[in-house]
Amino acid sequence: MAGKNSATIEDYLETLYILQRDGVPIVGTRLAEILGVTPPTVTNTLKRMTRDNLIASDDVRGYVLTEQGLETARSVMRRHMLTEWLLVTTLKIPWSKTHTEAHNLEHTVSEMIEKQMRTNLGNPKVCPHGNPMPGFESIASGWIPLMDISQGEHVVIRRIHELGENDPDLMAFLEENGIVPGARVEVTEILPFNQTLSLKLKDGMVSLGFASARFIYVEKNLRASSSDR
Amino acid sequence: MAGKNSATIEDYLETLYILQRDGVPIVGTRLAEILGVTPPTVTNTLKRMTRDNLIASDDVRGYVLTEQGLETARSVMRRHMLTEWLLVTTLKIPWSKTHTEAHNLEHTVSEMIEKQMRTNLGNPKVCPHGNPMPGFESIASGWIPLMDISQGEHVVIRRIHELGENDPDLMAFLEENGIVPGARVEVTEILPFNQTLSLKLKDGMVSLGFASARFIYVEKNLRASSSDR
DNA sequence: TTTTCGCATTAGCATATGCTAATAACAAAC
DNA sequence: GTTTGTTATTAGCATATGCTAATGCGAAAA
Repeated sequence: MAGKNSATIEDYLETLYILQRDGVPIVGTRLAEILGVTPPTVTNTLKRMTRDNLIASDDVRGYVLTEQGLETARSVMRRHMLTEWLLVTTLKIPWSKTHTEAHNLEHTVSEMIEKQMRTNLGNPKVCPHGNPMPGFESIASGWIPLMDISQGEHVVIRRIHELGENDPDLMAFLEENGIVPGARVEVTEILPFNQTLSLKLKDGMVSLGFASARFIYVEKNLRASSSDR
Repeated sequence: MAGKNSATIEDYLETLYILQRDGVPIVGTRLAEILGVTPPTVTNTLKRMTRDNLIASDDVRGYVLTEQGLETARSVMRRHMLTEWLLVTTLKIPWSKTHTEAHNLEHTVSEMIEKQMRTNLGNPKVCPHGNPMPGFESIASGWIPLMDISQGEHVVIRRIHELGENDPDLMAFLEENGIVPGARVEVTEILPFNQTLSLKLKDGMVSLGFASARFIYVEKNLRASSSDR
């Protein structure tokens, strides 16, 4: 059923899935930026995807994934996230690099491999960066944007949003500084004029630009425990 | 160094590498058959590969891999074989299916992943089907074509040649019947008129067509042990 | 109202992969 | 020596992916 799409199409489906899931309107120019292509290319590709019944143009909501597109997108997301776990767990690839590597590999992961990964990796509900697998979105419902936390609050890092994972420098920076799911941090300072906030971690302080912080979600109420995978 | 070749080109390199390694003359039509494309497509692609310095047309020997082509081909072979081990060991993918799956995945395995696979899988010298990794060809030098074994001899299966791995039906048949590296068999009967030979395994008899047998290599002298991986 | 900005789309092109049909080239068989 | 069979190559086409340049277009700003 979800089988013969090119890597390009699967990349589009992934992005569309994330935007649609988050309720972000799907604007061609935005897609072009995220996917690293020019707007005419996006127009072109979206046209093919419409022809192939992966998306539909809704006059009100703009582009929408069709049932088929949604199903395939979910499949790609699962394969991506499971591959990330395989890389981080079995092959000890650094956490900050798994996204990029998995992004390349995901397109050639068969259903058989997906199934074996799932069972061998313990049915994870989130990816190594805390993003929920399709069908487990509710796990993230209690997590709050770090940007919404007030000075002085103690929180646990839960998630680096998919759109942040695309930046290898950001990911390396976060890993280096221990800003990874499960880390306990205190927001010690917020400087709006400076567009930064300061985090106190067990190993020291980090100044985080809003540009980075906006991808991070945290858990506030430490008593309400949430399974990590 | 070995970085930006398409999956198509890597497939060609793999095949060329195997043929060249085995001293088989490189004939376009043959490539077309193995790669599942038409001869004009082969002409076309080989032209691009020549342009890109991966192969050279030697008037005497026909096509030859250049230094660069050889290096890339070796890299693809390593990634392919390591991926097979990962699939069979970590993900428990059936032995007969790992070739096909790895063939899809190999093209997006980075050097980092290759390195991690190698160390985490114990530096294998052969693939799960017994084919030597580039640089370890000598391990296979004592292995003899099953076709050269006489009736009544007892041998150990060591290798299913790469060109046989392309046939999923053959591989499934071999796995089902326990004709895998390490298996001890006796050649009980050879019927040239019938183009078959019979093998006695610990679990029973198998009639193997010459078409299948020609891909199988065995070890005769059981005293001279050889490491299995 | 006119200009400007952001976004979408068209037109025109390029490359890698493939295909079919036709032709060339050459060796082996008759 | 002509036929037959195998192989290689050309010509002509198609599709997916991308790009740049130019155009269209609606909303916001001046």
